[in-house]
Amino acid sequence: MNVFAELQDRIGLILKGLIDNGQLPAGLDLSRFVVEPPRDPSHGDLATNAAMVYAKEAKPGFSSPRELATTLAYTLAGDPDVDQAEVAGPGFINIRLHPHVFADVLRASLSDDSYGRPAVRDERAVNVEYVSANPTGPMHVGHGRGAVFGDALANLLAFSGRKVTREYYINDAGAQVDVLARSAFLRYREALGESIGEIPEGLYPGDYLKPAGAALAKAHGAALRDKPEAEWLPLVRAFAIDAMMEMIRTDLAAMNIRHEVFFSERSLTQGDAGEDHVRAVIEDLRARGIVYVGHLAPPKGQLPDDWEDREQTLFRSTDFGDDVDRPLIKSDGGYTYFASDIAYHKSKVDRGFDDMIDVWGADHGGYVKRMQAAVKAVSGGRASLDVKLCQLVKLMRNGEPVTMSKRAGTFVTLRDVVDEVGVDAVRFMMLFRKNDATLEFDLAKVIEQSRENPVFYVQYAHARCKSVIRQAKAVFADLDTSAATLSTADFTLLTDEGEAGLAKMIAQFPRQIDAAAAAHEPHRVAFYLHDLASSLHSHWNRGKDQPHLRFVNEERRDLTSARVAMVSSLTRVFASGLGVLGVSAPDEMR
RNA sequence: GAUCCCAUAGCUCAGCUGGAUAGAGCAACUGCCUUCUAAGCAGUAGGUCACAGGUUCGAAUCCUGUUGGGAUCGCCA
Repeated sequence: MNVFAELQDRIGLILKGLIDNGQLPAGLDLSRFVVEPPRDPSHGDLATNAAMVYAKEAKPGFSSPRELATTLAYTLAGDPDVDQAEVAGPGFINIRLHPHVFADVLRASLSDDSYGRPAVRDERAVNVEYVSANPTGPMHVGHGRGAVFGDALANLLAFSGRKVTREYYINDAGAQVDVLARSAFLRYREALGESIGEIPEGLYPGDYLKPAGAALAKAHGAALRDKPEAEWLPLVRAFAIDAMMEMIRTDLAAMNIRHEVFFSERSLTQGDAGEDHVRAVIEDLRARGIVYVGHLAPPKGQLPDDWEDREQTLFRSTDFGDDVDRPLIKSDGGYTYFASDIAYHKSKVDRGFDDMIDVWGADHGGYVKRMQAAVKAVSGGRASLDVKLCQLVKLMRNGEPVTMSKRAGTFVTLRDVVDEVGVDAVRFMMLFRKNDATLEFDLAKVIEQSRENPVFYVQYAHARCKSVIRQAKAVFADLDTSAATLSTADFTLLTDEGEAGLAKMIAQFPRQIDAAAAAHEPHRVAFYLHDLASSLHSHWNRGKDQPHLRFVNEERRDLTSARVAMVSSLTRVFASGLGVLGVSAPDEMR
């Protein structure tokens, strides 16, 4: 139950009535106005700008926004849920709802777990691709941000009804996995007892490859050692990639992140029957005139040292909104990463996804236009791709940047951070920020200074609610706190302004979910929960000076029932919201 | 040279897709624990929303330009 959406619908119907009467012109876009909580709560429960939005089109029939607003307000006042509708300022309509509406909201929130989900579900499939870290080593904190963001976004979309597939693209085809193979081979020789000395420049020096080397030694003995590279490389490469992916999967699992699909880049050029999907896409696009052979102008400004004018195979991305056409085939004859990526996204389209979201690091920002161009091209303009860029994470400790160097061994992995501060703190902190703003993550503050820490603030609010329910049961031993019974409580007893405020906040949950899902911005849920927690703590403390406001009142069983019902509703909203973020909602925090 | 992102209180950040008097937290100052968890609350102070134009009944929000910071710029991924 979303009171904002319902009022939006009703106002839409009123406008439609005016159109049918000829008082408003036909063809008005009825989705342009909004219904939102007014900035100043004394103005009412809801406000709409409808009259101002349509003032211009309403001109002949209504001479001013206020005149249209007056007509709308008059009709709205007849709605059984509306207590008062008045025109204010330049043409706002401030609406006060009957208290029974908020009682309905509380009952709805208690009835089942669907509270917060939209009434009309959009059940179309959506593919969310995130993490996709190269399988060449452990994930760092930057990967973690994309991982948490993508996971929460997937949760959010699933919560609002979408059919979500979580996908990971394994970059197992480039030169970097050959480097990985050579690095693992060195560790293999080491495991056989050879002294390998310093890891040569250009190979991965990390200790994390030692287990893979040891496992290779165990599986193959010395059999690989004296073979030429061409013979052992594919085998060692596949083995090392598996080992790295296993490590990555384990680290993701430690953050409660699980993907349904792991898609191998290599499988694009080497399908099960040896088919080459990249070539197929290129040929298809060539046949349609979207791929051609031509020259590219050198980039302006700083010219690369090794620039030479060359004829190459190009994708006509400028036809689809990109700045320049993009090469598909490298000078050595291999496919560019972009070529593979076109085939990859075509695979998503072929698998039925017209709606795709990719979560990338900010360093890939320059890649967005061409990928969107490619999606348009391979889907005939049908499919859409939204790319969410996650900005950098600045890792700090007590206000000092943590220096990271793989060579010096001071590299901090994502796993290190999770182990140090816990999953909940990592996830919440990464979501308590817009994805396109850089994030300062202070390891010390996140655990030490709990006052400064929004994670605990919100979790504490949930625990407090749970505590109230425990207290109520301690006082009224036979109090039935099941949702079914609490729904029958007398909500008209909740007359205090703090209680009303909490009910209004609860009523906003579905709206916040809607907005966050539509904008692909899970951080809005985190901020909403923080606000909700603030309202709860504030009301709670009023009970100090005014004991009659405490949730549990030993002399008033009926009142306690109604308040516990509201508190129970709060626990559900906190639990649902935190669930979307993938953060736990503890019953107590001792 | 081009593209993308960012610029809001001393610091870290929100600002609900253009609405009414711009909000939190931290830091500073003043209060509140014999009472449901003080990991909390109430209050004071702090702003030319980088700058200049434009669109609009109305702009922190949209457009153009400028400045500053970050990222990227045929064959890496």
